[in-house]
Amino acid sequence: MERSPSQLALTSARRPTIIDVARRAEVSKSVVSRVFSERGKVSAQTRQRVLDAAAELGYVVNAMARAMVAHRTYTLGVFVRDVATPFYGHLLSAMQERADTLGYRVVTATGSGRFAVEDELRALETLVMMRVEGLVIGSGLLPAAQILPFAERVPTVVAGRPETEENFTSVYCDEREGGAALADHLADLGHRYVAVITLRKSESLTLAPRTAAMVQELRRRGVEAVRVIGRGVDAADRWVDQILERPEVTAVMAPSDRYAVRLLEELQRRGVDVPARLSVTGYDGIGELATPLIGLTHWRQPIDAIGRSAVDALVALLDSGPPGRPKRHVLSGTLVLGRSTAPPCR
Amino acid sequence: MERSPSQLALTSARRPTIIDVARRAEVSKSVVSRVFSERGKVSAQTRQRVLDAAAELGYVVNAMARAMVAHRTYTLGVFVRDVATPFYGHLLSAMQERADTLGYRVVTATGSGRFAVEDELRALETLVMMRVEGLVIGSGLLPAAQILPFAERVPTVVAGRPETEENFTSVYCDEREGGAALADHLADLGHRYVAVITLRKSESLTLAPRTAAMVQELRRRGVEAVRVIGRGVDAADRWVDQILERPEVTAVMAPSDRYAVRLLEELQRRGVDVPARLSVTGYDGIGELATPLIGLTHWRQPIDAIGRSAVDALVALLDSGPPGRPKRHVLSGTLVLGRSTAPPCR
DNA sequence: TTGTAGGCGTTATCAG
DNA sequence: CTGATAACGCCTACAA
Repeated sequence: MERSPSQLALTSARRPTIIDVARRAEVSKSVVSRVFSERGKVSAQTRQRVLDAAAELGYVVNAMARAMVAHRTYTLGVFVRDVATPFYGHLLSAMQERADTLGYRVVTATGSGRFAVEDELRALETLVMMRVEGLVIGSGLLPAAQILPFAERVPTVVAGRPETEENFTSVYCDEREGGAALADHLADLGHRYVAVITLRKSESLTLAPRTAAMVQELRRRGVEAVRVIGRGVDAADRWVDQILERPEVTAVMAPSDRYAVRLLEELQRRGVDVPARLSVTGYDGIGELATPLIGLTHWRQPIDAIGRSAVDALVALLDSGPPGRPKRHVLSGTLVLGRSTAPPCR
Repeated sequence: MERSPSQLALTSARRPTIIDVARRAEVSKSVVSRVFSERGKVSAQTRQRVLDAAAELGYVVNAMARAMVAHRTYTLGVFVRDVATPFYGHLLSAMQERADTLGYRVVTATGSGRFAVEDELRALETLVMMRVEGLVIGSGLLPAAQILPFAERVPTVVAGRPETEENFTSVYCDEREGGAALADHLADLGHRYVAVITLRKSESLTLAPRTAAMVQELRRRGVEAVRVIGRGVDAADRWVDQILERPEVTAVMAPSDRYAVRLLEELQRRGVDVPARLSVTGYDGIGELATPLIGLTHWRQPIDAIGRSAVDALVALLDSGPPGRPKRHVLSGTLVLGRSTAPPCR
């Protein structure tokens, strides 16, 4: 059959197969297979002939064909909400590295930018189509109910968010510990009125419980917690409006470093002195925002450990088989003190 | 043949195939194939029966098997040096999105953390094994000579670095334009002695020409350029030592925002006032460091455009076939003025 | 040690 | 519109 030029292009002028190599090395295709899959015995001589022939032809094993018969892909599927976010970027990086040392490949899928659960589901579907052996889900958006159908089919680990659902394995940093630690820090400094930028659970499955923990601990310490509605990271001016309405407030807790920095920008713009007039806390401690240049007091999540543990947990799941019951791996973070918090002025 | 329990686990209790669905829907496997590949005609009735059967079984198309016969994977391979870096994170994000709208999947590979060309090559090899249809290479480390063998086999685009090699298609932001713009800015402000934190080409294929351009433009403008050896992003104290040795220096140009921020940290630590005593410029404008909170004067790279164009160029290459000759797509950036630069004090 | 044959899950081709 | 059947590239008994 004649191929159209475009088809030719697509297949890169017919990539050489095991058979081409076999012909050139004057052996059977089994021998070539044995050489590249590194099992079975092959004499050093033949082996070299095969290797030479393969090199001349530019032969590269076809992972797809191999996977088909081996019933294994040695591939882990990682879904993250947004690679450009430092949190997910680092998470992915840590997983890549860990998977690599365990002999697994990682393929990534993301939810195509827009804020749509539907897109995220399609991305997961793609991962399953590619026959990844396991799934790591890192998304503060996807509800547990949506994840369940996938978890039933392929071993799944949820990473980086406080998973309340008992049905799947998860790895995350305790949000209450972090929220409470920061709240305690402010209480210890003597703040009595603290604003907390709050998010709804529908907006973020990580940020909501985190801020809830802050509020709870503040109240436990007898500090008045003033809720400020978050509504996305770009509404800083509205937060500040609300905060400045209550002059008794001497500190603000942001749900993440990103939020905190937006807040700091706006406060700077309006000439509000930090920390003299207002103390500010962040959360995450990942990536460039953790620079001492900004000096933000925050809770640092052990992102590398989360990534590593997630992969380890997934591989354990793979090895243990279906019955391996869901387990929650809860990691600890660290309080990092910066220059953005101080005792209240008055 | 009996399967061992562990094998069973790995294959998730035998994922259903097209044949299982066919049996359940009481049709031939061809019909099922037609339904899921959406080609050929199938009566609405049968179609529904197939869909139902598939849903009950939890059937998902096997992309591998499909790719084998179709000779297409609709998959683009993207190699980035480090996903955790904002530059590459955003680049990847932009590519993912663009590829998605063009109907391509993206699989990512990275160089496993360590500083080793060998690792990067292995990652590229993996991509080829997976039969990606095209390659995008984003790495300031991998020399052109190493890339060539891959580019000969599969359509390749080099993204995000100034490619001097004529042999492959590339997309990048003109480093000379940016370096010159920043140098001009300082010259215009009246600086006569400017330190430039310089890197070797072996350290980074992007940063080296960038700093070279800065030096060149400074000299063209009659400004004395004082070279400071970079040696990695963590040697800030040594840069500052060198800079302060020359009190006539009133401005410092860093090869990237990251370097600039490290520099600012160290200057802050030593109590050197910016910009009163020393002006500082960065480069990139990507991610969180671009915050007005820091207010760094820098050159902003159009990272989204780079990602988008890289994918577009690659897909064009795919469609045009082998003869499509290498083309260089050079994009423009923007000068962003911050508070880190000012006229020299004296 | 090497070769032969069959099958993995899907699509494409060609009859019915 | 539907059903056989032959690939696709590789691995794996089994036979030589």
